[in-house]
Amino acid sequence: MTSTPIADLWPAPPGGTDSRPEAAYRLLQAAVESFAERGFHATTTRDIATAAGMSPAALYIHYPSKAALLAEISQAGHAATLALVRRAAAGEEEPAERMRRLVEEFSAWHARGRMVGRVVNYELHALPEDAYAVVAALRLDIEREVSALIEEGVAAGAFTVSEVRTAARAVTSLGIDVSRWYTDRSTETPEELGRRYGELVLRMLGARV
Amino acid sequence: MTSTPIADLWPAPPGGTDSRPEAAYRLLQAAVESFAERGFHATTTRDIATAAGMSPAALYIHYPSKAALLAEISQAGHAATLALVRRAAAGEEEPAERMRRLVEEFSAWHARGRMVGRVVNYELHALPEDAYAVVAALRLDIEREVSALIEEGVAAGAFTVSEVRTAARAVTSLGIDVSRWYTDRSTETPEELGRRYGELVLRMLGARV
DNA sequence: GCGCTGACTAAGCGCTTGCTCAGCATGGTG
DNA sequence: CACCATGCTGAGCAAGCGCTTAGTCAGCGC
Repeated sequence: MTSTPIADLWPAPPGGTDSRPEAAYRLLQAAVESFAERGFHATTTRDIATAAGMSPAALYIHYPSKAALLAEISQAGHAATLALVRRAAAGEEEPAERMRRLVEEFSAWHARGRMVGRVVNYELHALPEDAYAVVAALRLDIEREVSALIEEGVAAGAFTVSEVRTAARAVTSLGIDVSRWYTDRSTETPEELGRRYGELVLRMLGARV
Repeated sequence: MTSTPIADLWPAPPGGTDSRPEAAYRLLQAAVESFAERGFHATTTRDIATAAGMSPAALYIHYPSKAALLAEISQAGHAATLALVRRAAAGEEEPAERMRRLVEEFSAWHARGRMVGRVVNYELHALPEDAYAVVAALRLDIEREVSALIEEGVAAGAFTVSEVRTAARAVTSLGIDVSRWYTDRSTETPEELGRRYGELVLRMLGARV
């Protein structure tokens, strides 16, 4: 149940003697896996601390609360996803080619990082209000980025869609839902899945084949 | 936050003097809404009982446990969804037409019954093991039904897909995820959404336009 | 040696949880 | 009337929760 974890979201802990960030990193990792598998409310601080190899009290030296752990995971995860989407949408190629890459990477990310993906997409309701506000803004940005790319493609005559918002919903929806159903036992690699989903989405948007 | 609730999943309570099933129905309704909004583990038996207009102890006259409430909701919800899918897939029309209706109704159902949909799709991990086994079988049946219809369409030359399993995943995925994002404030009606998603899916499957 | 710091633990506090139980009002039946 | 089943409540129990507190101990500058 590992998946590729938060290694690409947080800087790797330094190999040096400094043990502070390494312990905090272990807690984050343990929290991601517990929250993803059992959900925030079914996870106890004892679960997280034990999985990180320390006593329950040690958690509070690195994070002020269980909710703060969730907030950090959710914000970093959303920020990474938005960055991925922006990178793909801002390329130099034709809109269709950029959309293909966007869907490929978005889907593969949700397969590879399904643990983070589950926390990011399905534990929103457990966020403290202020953290939720930050995250909601990031989600809006992601959707806007996808909508803008579709609109650009429609204007260029590369896509044919009747409702841009609905189409954008469908595109992000497909990717997000990957984190729900993808498992270790899936025979498709994240990259294969990305390529196939890229094809499906281009057809969905009425792109020339 | 009501959505169309479980009225189509359980027989309506008799209007007569008999209050037993009516009270159990109120509990189910309250449980669906609490589980959907806060999640199973964040919902207390006091929440459910209070929302149903009774004391916490009264819950246990109608259901043996909190988990039994979840199990009933999940099993009935899955059974209703499978029935919907079977009805659409078993028609007399061409595969493409049946697929259009399947997606239309599947998507509209997940928008209209998003509360039940959320419990059904996102609270699986909280199910007791035996109830989970039942539900997992129903989910497999749903996916098989969709796969079979795609295969039929491919054989008839109506669809063009490279990987049937991946395409089937995408079709069900789109519908399931509706229950995550659809809200009271959505401007699309469930029926509009269904029609648009039906179009998108047909294009995705390479059906003749 | 000394004093200090920072990561950590054992113990446990106050509170909430799922669930139980004795008892009460109601109403149909002899 | 007595009898009892039914649907429910008020009070509360044992267990588990997030988080705190007091204290231990290795490492380090002096």
